[in-house]
Amino acid sequence: MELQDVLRQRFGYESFRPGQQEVIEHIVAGRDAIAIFPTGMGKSLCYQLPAYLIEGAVIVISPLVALMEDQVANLRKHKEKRVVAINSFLSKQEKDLALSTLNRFKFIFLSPEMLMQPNVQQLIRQLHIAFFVVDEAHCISEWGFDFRPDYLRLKEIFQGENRVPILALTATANEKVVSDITSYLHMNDPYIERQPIDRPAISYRVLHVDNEREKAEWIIGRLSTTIGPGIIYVASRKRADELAALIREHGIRVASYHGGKEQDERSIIQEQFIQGELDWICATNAFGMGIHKDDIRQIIHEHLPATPSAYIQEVGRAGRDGNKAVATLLYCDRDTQIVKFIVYEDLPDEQQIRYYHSLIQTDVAVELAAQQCGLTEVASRLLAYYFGQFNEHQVIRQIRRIYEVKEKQIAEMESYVKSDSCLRQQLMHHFGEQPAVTSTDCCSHCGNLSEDWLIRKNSEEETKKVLQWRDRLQQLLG
DNA sequence: CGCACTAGTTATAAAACTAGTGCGGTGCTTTATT
Repeated sequence: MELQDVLRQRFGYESFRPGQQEVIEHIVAGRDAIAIFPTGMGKSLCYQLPAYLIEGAVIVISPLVALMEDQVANLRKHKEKRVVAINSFLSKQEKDLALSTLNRFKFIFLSPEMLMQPNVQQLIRQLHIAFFVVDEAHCISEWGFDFRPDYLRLKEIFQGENRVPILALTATANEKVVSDITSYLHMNDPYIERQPIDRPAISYRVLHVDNEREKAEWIIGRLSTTIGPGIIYVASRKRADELAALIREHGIRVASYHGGKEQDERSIIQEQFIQGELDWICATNAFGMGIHKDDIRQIIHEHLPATPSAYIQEVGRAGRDGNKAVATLLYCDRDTQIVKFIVYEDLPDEQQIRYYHSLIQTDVAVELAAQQCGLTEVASRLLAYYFGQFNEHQVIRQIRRIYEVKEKQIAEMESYVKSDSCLRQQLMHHFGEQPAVTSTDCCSHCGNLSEDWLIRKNSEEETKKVLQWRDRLQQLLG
């Protein structure tokens, strides 16, 4: 069969992984498809392979320039030279050159923002296209409404009678995300391939502490006595730097990672972690997408993630090799307030919306109006987008709706940390999935987790150091 | 919101209190002047 030939010859695989073939066949047959595969289960092949069975270019919409570059490198490795990523990495000249020779490429990578620029959109429309791919399609639902509104505008390019098929790829999508993807991409009865997201190898654990200091103590003790590699997720950039510095004092190979760092530095840190030169990464939620590392053993959360999906995605970076991994969520009562502040800060309230509207109607510049209303940069971009298509009453309703969704997600996370029932079951329930097998190492609510395998061999010596550290902390803080 | 921190206050002086302030994520884009 033709599919198998391409698989063997171009990609060097003997057989498909579960679900791949079905997705590819539907795309080749001209049907829209949504593929929900856990990371590392071969999502990319779902668009790379059919590209060679259908004439025309494949347009891949990707959320991160780093991810685009990654994919480009990956395709070049498979001896495909007709690849281009159009993004801000390119100089004006390079960009113009790429745009004027678009029909030479088989794979064209773009961000939603780039695709929505009128001149780019026009050029894409003139191309002979095989199909569209929306990579990390959960971004539509997770970023579109309140962070990157161009994700909601993608459908503008997907209109027309005989349009080519669209393939949406993601690792995590519950009912709501699937329905957002379907409607915001104008998909037509998409074929949905869903591989289970439950990873039996991961044990879940929630640990209540009284304050920030106890969290730091626990983390330091943990890192000194147990094995990595691992990721520690924290709430702020400043905290990521601070905690990394604190951990480094104990001779642990750690680096911090967040959106405030230069792109170069971020790639270096990521690479060092993947290569095993760093054992731990102390990061904000910026760290994760596009990390291909199989042997992550621990994920520690020092803060409360804002949504169950975010938590599942962050935790799902562990144990991809199928060996045991542990996810620990540290919680203290204040954490709910912190996450609420961060999430709500970028959402304008009703008063701000009305004031903003009154100002822009009197020809005040948009930037000035936003400033007058005390809007954050994100908030002002959102209002610009929503006022572009709705009246004041509708905008207020839209924003209120976003607020309600966020509120509900935080409440879900709060109930997760406060419940007594099985943690795995709660998380899977969010995705409409039943856990496959309940192992003895399921979660801290299902029984005693055996974490012996985590203990580092030379940990006795380390334990002494930790005790010394505790003494020092006592002295410092009284 | 609520904690951590700083500066100012008190008035034998020193340590202890109070009031005020700052902080808190995710990324695309851009191309003109230091």
